[in-house]
Parts: sequence; structure tokens; C-alpha cells
Amino acid sequence: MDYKKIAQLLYPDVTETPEDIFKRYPRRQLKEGQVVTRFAPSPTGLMHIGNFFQAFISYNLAKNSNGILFLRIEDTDEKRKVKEAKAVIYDVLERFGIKFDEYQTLDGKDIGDYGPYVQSQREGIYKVFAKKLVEEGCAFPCFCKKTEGKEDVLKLRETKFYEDDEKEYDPCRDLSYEEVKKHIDNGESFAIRLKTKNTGKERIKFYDLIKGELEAKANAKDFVLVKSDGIPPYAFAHAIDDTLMGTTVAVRGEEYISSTPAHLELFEALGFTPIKYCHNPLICKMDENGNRRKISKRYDPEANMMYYFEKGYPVDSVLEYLLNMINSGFEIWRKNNPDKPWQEFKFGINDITAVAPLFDMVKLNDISKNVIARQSGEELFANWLFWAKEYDAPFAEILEKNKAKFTKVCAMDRDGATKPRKDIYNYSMMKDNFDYIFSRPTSYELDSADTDKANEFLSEYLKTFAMPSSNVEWFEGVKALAEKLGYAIDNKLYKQNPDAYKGNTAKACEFIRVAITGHKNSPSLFTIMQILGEDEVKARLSHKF
RNA sequence: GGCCUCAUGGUCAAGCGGUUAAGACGCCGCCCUCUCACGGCGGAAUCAGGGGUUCGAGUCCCCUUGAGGCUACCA
Repeated sequence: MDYKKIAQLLYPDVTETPEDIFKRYPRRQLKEGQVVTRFAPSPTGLMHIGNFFQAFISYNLAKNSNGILFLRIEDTDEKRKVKEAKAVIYDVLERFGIKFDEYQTLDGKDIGDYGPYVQSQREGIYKVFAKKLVEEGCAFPCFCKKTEGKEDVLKLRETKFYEDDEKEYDPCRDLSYEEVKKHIDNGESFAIRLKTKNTGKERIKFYDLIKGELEAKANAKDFVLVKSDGIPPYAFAHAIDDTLMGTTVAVRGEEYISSTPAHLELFEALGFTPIKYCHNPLICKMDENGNRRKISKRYDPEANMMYYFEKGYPVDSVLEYLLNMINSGFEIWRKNNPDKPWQEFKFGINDITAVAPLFDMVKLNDISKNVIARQSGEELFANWLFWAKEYDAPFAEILEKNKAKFTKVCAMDRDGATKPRKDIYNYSMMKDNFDYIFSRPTSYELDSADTDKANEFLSEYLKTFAMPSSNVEWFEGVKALAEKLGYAIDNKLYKQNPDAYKGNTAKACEFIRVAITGHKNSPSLFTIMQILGEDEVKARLSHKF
């Protein structure tokens, strides 16, 4: 076979050899244990939580080993490309504080020695290796009609079910030079396929950092290396880029396990040393039948990382939740180190859980409550304002104009408290939570049976009302009045004989609370009164139910 | 259909041949308490099923079942 001649026919303009390329990408000098890994997203227009999960695992792997993390944009699928999608990726990563040692800036400048870090700019490199494979008879041009799209796959599946042939050799795999020339002279475009050496009977073993030893049927398919548009699909680009860029560990989704044998054969054909794989489980949701399904951007708003910004979750809440999913040892560590930043938590690759976890919003909220509880009033205010500026601008203005007041609101049961409140898990809920601060109540959660008693109590209370200077003073005043009006101030006595009283101290406080906040529940009333000021408090207490 | 992965309470999970089978979220009860929240104490709830191996199995092996993934010139 005239492999060399065929290769020359296919790629007359390619003059470089793989050796030339390798000279431009020298081997990284690494210390023992240092991990070089990457995040390699496709620009699809949104950052999916599953993708981000991988980015976060890679980030931690690199960080924990003092290694290197780089960002590579995998924009080889023309059909899926979305405008501005790159910006979305960069935006999300930056907000979450995922920093890369090497990447390409948005305006196209490569930071790092192994670029370009965008696959569509590496076409020339891929061609050199494609040509080499053809020369060696490891790959061949294919002139068949494109098969693409899910429908074709489904059709293919139907017919293939009943074939007992294990291998999938392509009809073009043994085209002669003359035949190839005829196609080329016709101006036909071609794809390059791997000429698999396997017959479908071979088995292959490989090691996965999460799953351990894995065994599967070796690849026996002449899969596509370069599409007819000249751009390689995932496998070929992966093998070449991760080799040239010196990746030591590739973190990717579990769905790639099935194609790993193909990737391994490709590494071998290219003469590359295989890299290590870390196939992480997919984040799932429960469907209506109680089954797991991949969390999806279509049905689950929380699949899109922007969701957390819109709702105003602190980035640390999301990150700590993800960390908890990666390794539940984090939870114990967090309990023992309540004040340390999560960055200090170290884990190894082997600690990563192998099971697809169900996304649990309730758990995220709990983690987030604790994250927010660690903030001071001032920090909370700053974060609240920062969030409002982006997602509720008119409200942000109000916050800014009343900074002192709202800082106090944020500090309620928080600054100086040994057990801070844990009732807020994102910034978007705060407006509703503190609605009584912004405006007088428009509705009151008072039981209708209590109307008369409440009116009586409040009018008496208002008669002698003066702004208290301490919580104790305030509460003593309330108790004194309550007792005078026939309320039980000893709750045990009240419980023994409730009919002997109009109510207890709690009831009396409820009247004040509902008048001031509209709600039956609130943080410390004394603090709220201080924030609102005497005039406003009096005005609210004068309300008639 | 074939190939692959996974399987401990409702959820996240510890466990690496001998444990009263940790812990967290959620749920329930009690205590604290001006309400809520916080905090404290307690409770219900798990080894998918069946075979082996072993003195001994959640842990090792096999089968079954269930769930998920792949089976594209998508990643």
C-alpha cells in the first residue's frame, strides 16, 4: 500500500512532522506527585453544574498537589457553537474564584507555553498527526456520506442489533491510492478514520483514579479522527492536546468510560504514553418515577451555574456543597474547623465518591445558612448590596442610601451573638425576610380571636411607651404591663391553668410583634424597635386591628 | 440488543473480613425561650434479593434485580 503517497495526496501542504511539533511543546518539568490537569469545556452558552463540578475537582487536584491547572476551550463542534459562550465560561469561573495557571484571554492572548488554549486554533497541529497516522497505515481517508445526528444513530441501532459481527470496519479502510486519488480529483471532502487493529475479540484493562481497575472490550471501530471539515472530534483532539500540553490527569464525566478503550488505542497508534483518567460521577436529580436522571439544563434551573448568582447564594456555599459531594469527609472537617476557609481542606483523588449523587437543594441551603452565619453584619450587608446591584438595582439604591440602618438589620442576632441566626441561605430572600423594615405591614398575622385583646393591650402599652434603652428594660416593662392586664408572666402557672389568664407574656409580645412587623415571628423585638426608631414604632403600635 | 458503571436510612454517606452499622441534612418529640431562628437532649429510619467462600460477610466471588451511561464526522 502506498500510505505515504496517500498521505501526501491528502495533506500536500503539511510539511511539519510530529517531532517538529514536540519541539515546540517540551515536556513539563514536574516534581513528584505534581498533577497537571485541565478544565476543557465546550462553549455551549451556559455553564452546567456537571461541567463546573469537573472544573472544581480539577482545581482541587491541582491545588492539593501544587500542580498546574489550565483551561482549554473545546470548540470543535461548529454546530453547537454559541456566540459569547466563551465569555459565559470565563465569567462563571471568575466569580467562583477558579483561577488557571494557563489559558487564553478573552481577546485571544495565550497565557502559558502550551497554547493555543483554544482547539479551533490548533487545526494545523492535528493535521500533522493525522498525516503521520495515514503515512503509517494507522488511519485512512473516508469518503462516505456523513452520518450525523441522533436520528441516524437510532436507525443505525435498529439495524445493528442483529448483527453478530463484533467489529465495525469502515468500507473505505482499504482504498487504494488510485481510488483515493479519484475521490480527491473529484473534489470530494474526506474524513480521517482510525484503522483499528482490533477484531472485536480483544479485552483491555485500564485504571481509573476513582473507579479503580476497569476492564472492557477493546475498541474495534474505525472511528473518526478528523471530520470532513478538517476539525477533529473529541477523541483525537484530546489525545493530542493532553499529550502536548503535558496533562497528567484528565477529569471527565462518567459517560466517557465507554469510549476510553478507543482513546487508549488512539494513544497507542500515535505512540503516546496514556494519561491517567478520573471519571467523575454525574450529578443527578430524582424524576417523577423516583429514578435518577442526569441533572439537566432543560428541567432543572439549578443545573445552570448562573442560577446561584441570580438567587444570591454565596459562592462559598455552592463550593462547599460541591466539595461535600466530592468527598463527604469535608463535612466532618468542617464541623471540627468551623471557621477555616474550605480551601484548607485537603483530599486525594482516591477519596472522590464513585456514586452519582442526587442534587439536594435542602442540603445546599443548610450549608449556605452556615456560610452566611459566619459573616459579620457588615459583611452580610456588603454581600447583600453587591447582589442587589446586579439583580435588583432599584432596591440596591435603597440599601445604599440607608447603609447604617441596614447594616444594623444584618447584624441582628449575629454580631456578638454566640449562636448566630441561621435562617438566611441566599441574598435574594432577605428582602422578603426583612419586609417590615422597609415599610409598615400591610397585613397582620393575628388570629381573629385575639383582635380585642390585642387592641386593648397595645393602647395601654402605647400610653406609657418610651423607647427602652436595653433589652432587659424593655422586657421588664412589657411584663409589668402584661401582669397588670391579667396576663400570666410565669409560663408554668399559665400552662397549669390557662383559663385564669388573658394569655401569657408570649402572647403579649406577640401583639407587639405583629403590630410592628406584621408577623408572628421575628428576631429580637427590642433590636427591631431600635432600628425603626421611636416615631415609627409608636406609629405602628397605634395600629388598630 | 450489545458493552460498561453503580447499589448502606428519604438524601449525602463512614465502613476496606469480627463495630451496639459513625456522622450530616431532613423528619418527629422534649428542653431552653417574648415568637422565630440558634443551641442542647432524645427518637424513628439503612446494608436491593438469592446463592457461595469463611469459624465469621455490609465488606470477597457468582447470579438475579434495579438505576445510570455509551453504542455520532456531540462533548
